[in-house]
Amino acid sequence: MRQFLNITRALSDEGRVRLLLALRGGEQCVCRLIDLLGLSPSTVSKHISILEQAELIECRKDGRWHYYRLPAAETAPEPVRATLQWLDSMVGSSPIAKSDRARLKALAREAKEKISACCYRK
Amino acid sequence: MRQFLNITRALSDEGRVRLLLALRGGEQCVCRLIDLLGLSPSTVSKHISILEQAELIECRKDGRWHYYRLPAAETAPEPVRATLQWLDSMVGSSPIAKSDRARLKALAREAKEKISACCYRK
DNA sequence: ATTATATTTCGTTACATGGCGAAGTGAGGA
DNA sequence: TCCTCACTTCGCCATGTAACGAAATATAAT
Repeated sequence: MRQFLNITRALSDEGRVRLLLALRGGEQCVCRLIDLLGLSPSTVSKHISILEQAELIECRKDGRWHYYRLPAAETAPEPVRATLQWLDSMVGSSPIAKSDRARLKALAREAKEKISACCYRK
Repeated sequence: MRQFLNITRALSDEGRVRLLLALRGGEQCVCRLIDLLGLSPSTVSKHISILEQAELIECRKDGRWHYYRLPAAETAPEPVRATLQWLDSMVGSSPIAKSDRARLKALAREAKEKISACCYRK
């Protein structure tokens, strides 16, 4: 029950739901997620830590960059799998999910063009 | 998204989750649910209204008794169905779900014996 | 009619949560 | 070494939420 409530509380904020949906397309570094939500770094970091606490996302660190991703479907604990599946069925094709997906692509393009972009990787 | 957040917020309180689980066994009147959670009537009523707002439960009124139940699986909107299924898979067999089920049975027995019980129906 | 019972609504209090900016941490780069 | 950059943690404020008791509502019983 405790773990379940961790999950439902994690899912009860629009920003956090958008983060999860955004990560369906693959891992993203924090600065990209900050741009996506348009919130302050500290706020986004907090959201991320709540999702991590609920085991809905995992971190991979590479130098100063922290990449977050959904747990791999094969290795994720069953409750997490079920949750992400449910989430997708509920809001996976919602307008905001679609526009965020488009926005992420635009941000990735930008990053490739501008060397100065925060998330540019040589 | 709005509706989804109504649902996740409704599910982010242990008492409300216990109410939903309790109703799997069939409709219950409010006073029974009050006994089950051990909270004040006003508090339980608030919880119920939040679940109702999220369309996770329905009401049937009979005299002064208000009976609440899960929406029938056949007629419930698909998101609600999916949610209740997910809920059941996540915490349907948790210790508290089991003990609450037992407690409900005990309360029903009590009500049949004691004429004075709140939920006794002649 | 009056009283009793079941439930909801209202008002209040205490605590949780989301937001931000400032300061802290840790890994590169100059 | 010192600085910068990506990110996190901390401290604060505003708002939201859960709890209660008291008052309101509605229906039955007397």
